Amino acid sequence: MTRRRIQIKKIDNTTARQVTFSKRRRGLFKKAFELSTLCDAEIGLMVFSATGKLFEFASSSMQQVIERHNLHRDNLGKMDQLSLELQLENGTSYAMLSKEIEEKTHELRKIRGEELPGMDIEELQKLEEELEGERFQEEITALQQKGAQLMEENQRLKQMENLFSTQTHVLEQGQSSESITNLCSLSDPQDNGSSDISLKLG
Amino acid sequence: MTRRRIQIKKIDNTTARQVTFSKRRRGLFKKAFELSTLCDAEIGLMVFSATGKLFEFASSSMQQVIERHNLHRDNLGKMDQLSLELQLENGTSYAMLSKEIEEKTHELRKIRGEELPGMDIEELQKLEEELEGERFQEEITALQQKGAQLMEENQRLKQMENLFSTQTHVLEQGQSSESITNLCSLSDPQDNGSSDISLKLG
DNA sequence: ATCTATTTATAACC
DNA sequence: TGGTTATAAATAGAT
Repeated sequence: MTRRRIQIKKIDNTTARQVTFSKRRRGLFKKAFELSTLCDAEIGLMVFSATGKLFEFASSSMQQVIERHNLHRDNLGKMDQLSLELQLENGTSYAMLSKEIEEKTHELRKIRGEELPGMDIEELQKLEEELEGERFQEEITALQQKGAQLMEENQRLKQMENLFSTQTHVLEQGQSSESITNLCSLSDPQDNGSSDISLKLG
Repeated sequence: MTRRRIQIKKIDNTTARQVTFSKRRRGLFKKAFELSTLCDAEIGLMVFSATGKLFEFASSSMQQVIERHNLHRDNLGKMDQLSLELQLENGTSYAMLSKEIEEKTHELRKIRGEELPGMDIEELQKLEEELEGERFQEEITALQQKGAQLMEENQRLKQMENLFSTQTHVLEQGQSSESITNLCSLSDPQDNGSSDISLKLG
């Protein structure tokens, strides 16, 4: 699409194919992110490379998107079976039917063992045991520590965002991401994710 | 991106948003198709419009892609990156405690339908009810919610890193950013709760 | 990994 | 929706 237009068919040369995969994958994920953001759409994108590596993006979480997809599929299937009745009957709300269908679908999947085998009950029992126990204070302390760690990581990640957005600018002038990244001994404390650039590099 | 560059944030005007959705959706699907064809990648793409309509593309079949994704998920018995850090950095006892909390947080998220929506919600709620009356429960719940929020945000942030990082092989699978993160020393972990992120894309 | 000549994608209008 | 056009982005080929 640039130096020369290419045919959309499998690229024979392995190296070229991998390079193209990397480049286009990044583009695709960026586009997916932009669409979900701009248009408030829920998006799930799964990409398996030819070598089997998984790359994924989800505007919410992949499990959530998959579940929603399954619901759609199941509901449509039911609709096919009952379409006339459903469409003509106002008595039963669609919402209630959907709920019912969802429940039954769920039961079915359980029976067919399509969900993580045995996980649910096992984990439930485990949860129960844990919750029945004591040590609440211990938990609170631990949770506070956990929260602090998470906040710390959040902080780090936010700063990474600033870094990346800054990189984009700087990179256009020819620096490598590595050299810039390594300069990241920051001190800029104020997190304002909304400002364009909050780190001065170079 | 054309007559004028736009910010990547939700488009306010409903009409404009729908127009953009249609146009960009086409572009996204085209790119997905091209990537799967050119590079022999297996791709699944699910898009729910703001109005709930489903659009999907799969190089094979969506069910197949989802199953492959689930396999990946199960095989990689992955622990949260943060817990891993804690285990490595701290003493065993704290590490174990962290692991326990990790699991509970995990369960809690399930309860809220954030991970496996529709799963035994009633049973879990019942469990929760049993705990009522415990004086610390309230505090624990609050902390867990806070933790869940932070983890969600973390996930979001990591995902964005994936979009921009050139070190995808390190960052993929949400394993997070150790190589990059470690290059950054951070500052005050104040978190106002909701981060207002505005990224410069492209 | 970077550069850049081209092809694509697309925002603003109709 | 479905075109047109001026620009912004993506990217194939080369380095």
